[in-house]
Amino acid sequence: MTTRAVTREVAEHAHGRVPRELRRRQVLAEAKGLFVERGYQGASMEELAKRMGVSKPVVYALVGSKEALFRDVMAQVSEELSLRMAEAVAAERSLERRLHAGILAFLRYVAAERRGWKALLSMEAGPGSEEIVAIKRGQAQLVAALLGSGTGELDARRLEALALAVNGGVETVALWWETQPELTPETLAELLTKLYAPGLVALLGDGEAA
Amino acid sequence: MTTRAVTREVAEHAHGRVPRELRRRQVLAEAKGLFVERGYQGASMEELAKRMGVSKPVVYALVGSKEALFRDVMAQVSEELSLRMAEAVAAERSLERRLHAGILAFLRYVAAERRGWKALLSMEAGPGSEEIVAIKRGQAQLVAALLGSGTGELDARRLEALALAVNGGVETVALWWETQPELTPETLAELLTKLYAPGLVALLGDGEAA
DNA sequence: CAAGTAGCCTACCGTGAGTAGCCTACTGGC
DNA sequence: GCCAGTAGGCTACTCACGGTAGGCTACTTG
Repeated sequence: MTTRAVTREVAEHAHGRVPRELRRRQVLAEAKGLFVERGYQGASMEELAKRMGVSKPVVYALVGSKEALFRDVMAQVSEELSLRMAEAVAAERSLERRLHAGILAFLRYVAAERRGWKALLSMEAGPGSEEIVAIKRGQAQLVAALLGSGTGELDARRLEALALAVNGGVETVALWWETQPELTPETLAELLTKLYAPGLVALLGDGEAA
Repeated sequence: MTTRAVTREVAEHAHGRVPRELRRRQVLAEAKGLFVERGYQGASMEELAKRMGVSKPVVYALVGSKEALFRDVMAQVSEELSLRMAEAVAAERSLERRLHAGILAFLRYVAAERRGWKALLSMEAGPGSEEIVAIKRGQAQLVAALLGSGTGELDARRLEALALAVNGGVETVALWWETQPELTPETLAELLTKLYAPGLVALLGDGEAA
């Protein structure tokens, strides 16, 4: 939602000429909003350009293609999310508490823009989905690191599989959550922690190496 | 892959005139293959028609729209998958063994057409994705039934959330599995069972009500 | 004060979803 | 036997949208 700020910044320039870097930020901000509203397919580059008060080639000069744009938006969102989760997890020691903190941070982030996540998560971008898969793998690797910092009893591949399972499960629940507005993030985080923690502790140790 | 059979059946008709019901089965069979090969976006209705040796309006008369077609294909696949899982699970008693059997059945089904699942699973179909979500919910409800047949200690909503978490996690791992061909379904099923079973047993009981 | 270039725009192309309108062969009542 | 009525198809379009070609202005720099 930095859209507002960027828009104002853009407006300060004369003749509608705006430096490349700022324009790029504007595209990303506006594109995120558009994807959230309309979904990937529903969002048209034409409308994006129009919202920015600019013509299509300007957009294309900055982002290359619709798929690349979507990937960039996703990467940005994913990065912010990762940051929040890392912060939340850093404060905790035991595997169970870390897990709970991570899930809660994720759910809270999602809760802030429910509709948005539905659009962003449940989306593949055609041939370019390879890169989306890569982003998801990156997130999983973060989770793997959070989990695995305890003891390394499992090979990396299994650890990654576990991380993916946790990630995918939480994402799926988050998607469905949209239809269950009464559920609080705390309730869900607790439930999911109870689902995952026992198995993870058995497989990985509880992280209280000491 | 009944494509072969349907094609032969179609060929038996004179003048290329084929009864509606058969044509419809042909469309679904051929469409599944096409979506699997090219993905949703990459598949064109033109090519689908050409493969069937027919013109576009014929296809549209039978399926309405590309999204509806995709939804129908997904529903069919989902139904077959559910059947296999139900069979596998029916033979087992304890929650842990049922879980293991279900996951294994899922993974084996997926293994049979790896590339296919990548295309089908990781896909949203634009505005119609609502219906895909509905299908996934249906699958989750099946899983919920499989899980919940033990004891009913949790309310239905939490049970559904757990089923979604398991489903989503297994699906995500299955998607990633494509890049890890050395892993056997058995290995993965065991790992995932170890992840989920302890938590589920703690939350639901072990199903050995006796 | 040229020459270069950064930022834009109008006008177009190609592809692919979906449709209008017409044709043809089989059916069933008279 | 003949003439609807209709089921199954086809050609030839429209329209929306991703992406691009080529040209115009205004600011910078030697």
